[in-house]
Amino acid sequence: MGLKVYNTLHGRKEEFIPLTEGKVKMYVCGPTVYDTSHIGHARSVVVFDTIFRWFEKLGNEVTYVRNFTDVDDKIIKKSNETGEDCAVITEKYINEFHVEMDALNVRRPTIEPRATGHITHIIDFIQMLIDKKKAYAVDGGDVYFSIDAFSDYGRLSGRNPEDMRAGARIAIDEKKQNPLDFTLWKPAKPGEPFWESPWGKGRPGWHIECSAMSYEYLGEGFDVHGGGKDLIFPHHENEIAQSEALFGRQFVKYWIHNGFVDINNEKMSKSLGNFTMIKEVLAKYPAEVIRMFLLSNHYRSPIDYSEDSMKEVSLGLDRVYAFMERLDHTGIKPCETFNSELWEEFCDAMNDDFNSAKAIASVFEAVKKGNRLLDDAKGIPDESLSKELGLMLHDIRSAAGILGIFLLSPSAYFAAKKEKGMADLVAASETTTTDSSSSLAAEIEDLIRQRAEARKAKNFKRADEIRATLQSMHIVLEDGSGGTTWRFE
RNA sequence: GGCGGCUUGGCCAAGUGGUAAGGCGACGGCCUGCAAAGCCGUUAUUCUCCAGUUCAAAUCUGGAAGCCGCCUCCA
Repeated sequence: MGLKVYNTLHGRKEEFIPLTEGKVKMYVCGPTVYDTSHIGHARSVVVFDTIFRWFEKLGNEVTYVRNFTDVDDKIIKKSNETGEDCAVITEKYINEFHVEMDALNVRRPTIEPRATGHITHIIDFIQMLIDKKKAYAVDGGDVYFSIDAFSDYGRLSGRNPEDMRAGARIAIDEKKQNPLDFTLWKPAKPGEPFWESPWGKGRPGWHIECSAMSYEYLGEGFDVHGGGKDLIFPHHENEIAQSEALFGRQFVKYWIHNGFVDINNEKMSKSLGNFTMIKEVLAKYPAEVIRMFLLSNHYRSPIDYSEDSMKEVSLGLDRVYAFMERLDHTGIKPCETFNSELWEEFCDAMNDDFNSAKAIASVFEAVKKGNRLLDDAKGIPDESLSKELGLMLHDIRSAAGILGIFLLSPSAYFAAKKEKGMADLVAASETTTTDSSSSLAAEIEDLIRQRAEARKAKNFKRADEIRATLQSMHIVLEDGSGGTTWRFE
């Protein structure tokens, strides 16, 4: 089965056929770098990162462009407030963005162009639009795109320019020929950053950078353009207008838009004060849990961030790693002879409009099946079972490469969890004696030793007391054939 | 006002015509000194409601109710 993609342009799933076989060109709108990124940015980036990986896995050579908007009114506002130069501000938030995305195991796009690095291209683009009578400059140095010169305006967002003109929310601007005309170039006020242009000192409008930069790196038309749902109108609608008005051909074949992240079932908003930043979330949960959470719903559906949902994802992650650890202890090695049922299901899910939620479910199904097989074999698999489990492990690893989760060795995963639990425990103990992690670990090990002795002496009362003591420290004991192990719950 | 979306078990959530994935939780069982983990079974004769199309609908059509998003910067 081939890949199917939901195309916002037509409102339905379509078979994915790139313009050039074996090559996929995609452009995704990146952040405006005037502030710290929030969990919603993370979703968009993680979703498209996964899509990028899947295109590659299907054998395509992918050119992935994700821009930084580094010239914008909000940046200027921030600069005026802080006294910092715009370039200092944008550099700071670009670095921050990279650090956070690296933590979320997001691969860098092929190219990450910045608007300020492409002013010449932008000016050329605008000039071509003016030459084609698709845009006009007015006194004062503004340049506008003329909606009336592009008959298809409104197609992507399903809007009718007539209706919108009637809407009360469009500000009337006397300089515009049509109130819906949008800015391509705006003149600089004193103190604002500017570039020289045929229309005087000024800076580009928001939409034009994406048309100009995508043209620069991907050409007049390309395969995929993505971004958050909120960008459909006006941003992407305007990009289409600019690019198609100029080149007279289809700009983008497939438009892909991701849904929002809600916080406790509410939209993130300034008035609610619930903007949840990536760095806050990273401080609270392992990056892998966050990434898995972001992929646990279909990318077009809203997803709700809450303590409960994060906890649930975390437990699910434990389950997968516990299985891999079990395979490890049984001496199973990944083996790669042919693909298993898991891999087929995983591919079907990903091919169905990048259904990562379903893809993750296929991993859980394999885990259950694998556990059952191991139980049936009393933990001692014969050769054919070892092979089957090895295959399963191999396919979980393959899925991990796409999803960007389940990539750690189980021992590293559980070691990190222990370390975190230990740190929390030390931080929580308000005793005057400064408990360090190492002395705490020794204490735990000692209690476990005492319990082992008690059990040997059939003193189960004492053994259970020790278990209860550790339980109160959120430590769970597991008595296995090879002795007692412990973990944080 | 215009445009779009959503409503699936206690909770989260897949599922666009063929008879309800998966996770978390709960309960019962196996295992265990007792647990934990794992496994097995039970937890939706039914998918907000009403009507229609069809041999067949959670899935298509029409209507109702509730919720949400975009139309202004926003992932």
